[in-house]
Amino acid sequence: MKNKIENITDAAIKDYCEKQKAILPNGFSYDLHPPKDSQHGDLSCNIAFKLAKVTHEKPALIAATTMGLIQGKLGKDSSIEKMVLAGGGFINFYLKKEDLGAVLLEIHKQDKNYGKSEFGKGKKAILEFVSANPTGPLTIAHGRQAAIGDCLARILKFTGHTVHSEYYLNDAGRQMRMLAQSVWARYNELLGMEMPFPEEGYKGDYVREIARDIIEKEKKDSLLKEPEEKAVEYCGLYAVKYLMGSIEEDLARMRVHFDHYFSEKTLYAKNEVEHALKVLKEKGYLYENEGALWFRSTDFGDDKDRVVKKSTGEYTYLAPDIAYHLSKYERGYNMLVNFWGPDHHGYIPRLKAACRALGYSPEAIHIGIIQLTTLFRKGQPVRMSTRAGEFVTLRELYEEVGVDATRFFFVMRRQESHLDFDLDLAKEQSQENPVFYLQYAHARIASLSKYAEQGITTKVDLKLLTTPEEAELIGCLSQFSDYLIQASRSTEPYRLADYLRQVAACFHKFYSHHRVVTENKELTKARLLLADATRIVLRNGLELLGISQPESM
RNA sequence: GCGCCCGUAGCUCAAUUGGAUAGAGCGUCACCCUCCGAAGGUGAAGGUUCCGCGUUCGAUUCGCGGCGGGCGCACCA
Repeated sequence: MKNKIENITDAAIKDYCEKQKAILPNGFSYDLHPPKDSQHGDLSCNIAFKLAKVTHEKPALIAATTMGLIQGKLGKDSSIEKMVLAGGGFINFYLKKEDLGAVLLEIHKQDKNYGKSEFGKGKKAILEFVSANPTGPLTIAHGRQAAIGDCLARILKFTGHTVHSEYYLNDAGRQMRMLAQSVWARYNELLGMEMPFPEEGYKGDYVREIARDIIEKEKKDSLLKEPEEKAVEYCGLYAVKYLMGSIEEDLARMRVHFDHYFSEKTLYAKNEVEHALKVLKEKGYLYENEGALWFRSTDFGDDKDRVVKKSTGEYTYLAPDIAYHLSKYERGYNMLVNFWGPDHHGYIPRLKAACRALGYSPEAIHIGIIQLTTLFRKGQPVRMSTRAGEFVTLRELYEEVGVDATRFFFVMRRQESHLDFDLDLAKEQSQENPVFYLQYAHARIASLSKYAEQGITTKVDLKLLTTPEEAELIGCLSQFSDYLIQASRSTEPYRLADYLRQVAACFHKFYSHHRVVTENKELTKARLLLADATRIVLRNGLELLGISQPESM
């Protein structure tokens, strides 16, 4: 329905410009969507304001002219009931009821595919998120990144992108050595050997557990007989395997999917770091100064140039990162999405610079910072200390409040704003808990269908759905795809979460005002179709958020 | 000192990326099941959108200058 009207308004703009001998600037666009206030019709259009910038005519005058042009293009059986000029230049379309309701037939027909679009056609997206160093269990901060990244991956697929999600595994470098030495020290300690614990070592209980695991399941005390270098290396490999096992288990239980775990080590093994620097050098972005090798990131808006190879001959962290992003480029991905924690935000300009130097256009690079989460219990912030009985890990969180609530709470706010996570609320099975509010709506409809004791049919008289509550709900359902496109374009899944609350609210409102199953058989059929369409949108939306859709609760 | 993010109802957050009278939930107060799930719904109250200037038909949104809060500023990872 919207598309049809869009075609007509597009054509009207063309005619108008021809008349005025005006040329539209590149990137000209306008809005055509349901207005906030339903008093203003079913679809509202602001072309007059936009064209005013081009031709410098008064918006109201342009609106009058284009309305005339649109009128001329409408067929006899047009779905537009009337057009109204309002607010000094808005053109508001009022559609015929039965055409407005036609979206219900569409929803029923497309079912699991309803909401899909071609928006991302031609885009090959690679998402990088979580990417926690395997030096400890996943934290709540990682959990939020995981939930947001995974939801976005699902949404991008649904809106027509090719999507590949990747976990960048930092399994090389100093932190890994530190982990290995920490485990080695605990191993010795457990066997009663004297050994000082490394100064910056990892002190968490899990390190001792890993050491104990080695003793009990693998090596007993045999590592003591090997050269220390070998023994430490063994501890490191064992620790990574152990911790990655735990991390992968968390992600699986959180329903977070990764297509690939990309190992930093392989970059060195395949000489890809050298290769990446060579590529940059050939493009003329590298130079030497004071014995170090520098990347001229200031060419791409960074504050200062960055060292990629220290005067000692070692690489900085940036070097393998450049190699990793070159690999993304060479694998043909034309849309980059990286989610990082707030401690990395200073790193954005230099990585963006690197990506642009490698050939990415600025619009193709999306680097998002996911802000931290504070847990609240009984209104008080939960301190993230390691003391017993208090939260530290992601696992403790989802085991307490459940995966559905965890995922929903993590994505429901704009990701760059700090999140307050109310544990008591997340567990509450009531209206106040937003995830239950959504699931309740879904369950309510499922229960309703059972009660009605009749199947859903599309042979209904859509003209019967005339009340404001019905119109509002229909309008809401018709915007599913629009919101998904917005979420994709902005790489912000919270928009979907917000939209679904609107859907649920519209449905509850409709439901409490009107009986669905009545003596009037035709009306019952029409309302059942409306309810079922709502169920489909809720189901598809919850699925995209990775949240279950219960038939009963 | 420089850079980035944030500042909207008492609290937690929206506002279709510059659109019409800034909206929800919680909390407060007053209501609605003889009836499909009350795990819902209706109404009231609550605002100088941190302040100022600017850009224009129009600014919560964009620009500049302040104020307040958070974070980052390595030949660390």
